[in-house]
Amino acid sequence: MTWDFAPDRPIYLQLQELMKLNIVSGKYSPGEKLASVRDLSIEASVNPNTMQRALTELERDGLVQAQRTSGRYVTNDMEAIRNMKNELAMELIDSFFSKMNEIGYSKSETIEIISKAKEAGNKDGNS
Amino acid sequence: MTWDFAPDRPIYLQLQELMKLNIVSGKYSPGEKLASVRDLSIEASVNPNTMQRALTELERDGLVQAQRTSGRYVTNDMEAIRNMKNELAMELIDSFFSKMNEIGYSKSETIEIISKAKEAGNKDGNS
Amino acid sequence: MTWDFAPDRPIYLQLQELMKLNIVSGKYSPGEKLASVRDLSIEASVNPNTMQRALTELERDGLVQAQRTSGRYVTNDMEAIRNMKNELAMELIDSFFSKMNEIGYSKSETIEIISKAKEAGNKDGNS
Amino acid sequence: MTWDFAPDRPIYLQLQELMKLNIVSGKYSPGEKLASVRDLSIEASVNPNTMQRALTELERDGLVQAQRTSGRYVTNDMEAIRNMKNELAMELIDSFFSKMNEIGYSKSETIEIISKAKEAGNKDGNS
DNA sequence: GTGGTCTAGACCACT
DNA sequence: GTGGTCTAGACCACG
Repeated sequence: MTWDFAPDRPIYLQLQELMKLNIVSGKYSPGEKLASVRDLSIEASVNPNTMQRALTELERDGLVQAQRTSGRYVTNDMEAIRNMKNELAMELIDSFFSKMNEIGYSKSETIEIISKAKEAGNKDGNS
Repeated sequence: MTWDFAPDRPIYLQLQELMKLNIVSGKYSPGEKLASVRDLSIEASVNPNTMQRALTELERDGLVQAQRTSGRYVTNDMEAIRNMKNELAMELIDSFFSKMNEIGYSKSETIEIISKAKEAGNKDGNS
Repeated sequence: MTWDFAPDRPIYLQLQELMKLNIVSGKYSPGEKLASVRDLSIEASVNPNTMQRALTELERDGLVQAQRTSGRYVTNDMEAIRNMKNELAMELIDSFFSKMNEIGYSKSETIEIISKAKEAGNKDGNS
Repeated sequence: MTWDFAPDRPIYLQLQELMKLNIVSGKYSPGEKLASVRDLSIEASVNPNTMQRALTELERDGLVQAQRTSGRYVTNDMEAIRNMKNELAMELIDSFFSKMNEIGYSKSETIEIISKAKEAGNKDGNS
């Protein structure tokens, strides 16, 4: 997870996405306190406003909660995190099936291929 | 399969990719005669040179063969097509596992989820 | 009915308003003896002068009466209380119609809607 | 509908609210083209960014749609407008019942009073 | 110190 | 010209 941004997509979206991944994958634990907007923005080398926008969007998603004066925290709502994780997974899966379909594999064929992937490269790291 | 191009990647690469998909997915049949570079370039609204380059690359991949005077044909080498299809599939699969890993699903978990996807939306189009 | 004040309006006005509500809604009974200015001010965490001013205004409204030496009492004049209650209600009602009008409901439409509200959430607390 | 703002609430929220009222009340017609961000911001004497934020929120509410280069338009989705209108009305109604309850009128009593308001002040303007 | 808001001014892509 | 994004820097309320 490097700290650089594609030039063709809004930075705040990429920030949002990265932090979303960190939360759903468990790198940020539920209830964990986040660094301040200012510190995070320095770390990512972006303007504080940009970082704030990303965090505001995450709040809207229910993954982060702001405590007026004491900082921001990853939500404690495990359910919300699970839901977001499922949602992200569904998007990846749909996209995957769609692309496989484009090169000529039906959904059932794709499932069959994947099922046989067990043996190969056992990089099975849990995040 | 629309006919427009992303502005941030070389068009010839995108053309090459699209035709590669058409071949491996069977939309272009083995041995089928392709339209002339000129006609193809018109159809895609690109410069003939750009189309030419895409086709040259496809020749290097062995998916297309030029018959000196009579035009270009999709290869008859079913094996080459199968290989290319497999190669593309492997790239998609690797990428898919990698992204799923980013949101916290191990390879085996991903396989399990996919296996259960059988029931949902049976858009099982055989290309 | 919480015991904290908006920082942007005079506290004595807010005190007055709160006590007015308590009287017209019946939480303070007609003829009931009020605590001393001193005690009331402590309870509300305000300066005694502020509380004094609120009570003075209530006297002018006729809702509270001072008995020279024995303290202040909620008025016995049921009529005065009823009038004040009606006046407050009329203000609320006018304001309500006005706001409904702003979002596009005429007075008669508003009445119609309200009339249908009977069924929903029967939080029908009698003061 | 004057063009000044309360100093105690974010301007962008007040802008959003005002435009929301204009849309649901029909002052802005469905499909109508809005002035540009810049012009609107000048009209309201606020920074363009502030106006843009308000409009962005309205887009999220589905009341406004941005056409990349040609400007912003009030949504054509009458259903969305109706829903927002209902939502706003429900908030007003709940708040109204709640305040009436504070001064001692139960829900049914309030409904009764309102129903009798027909005769008085016939300001029945449809916005 | 924290987050929240606002302004000012810039650059970009699109057409 | 339009909307979208980003930066820079300021002020405020809260505690």
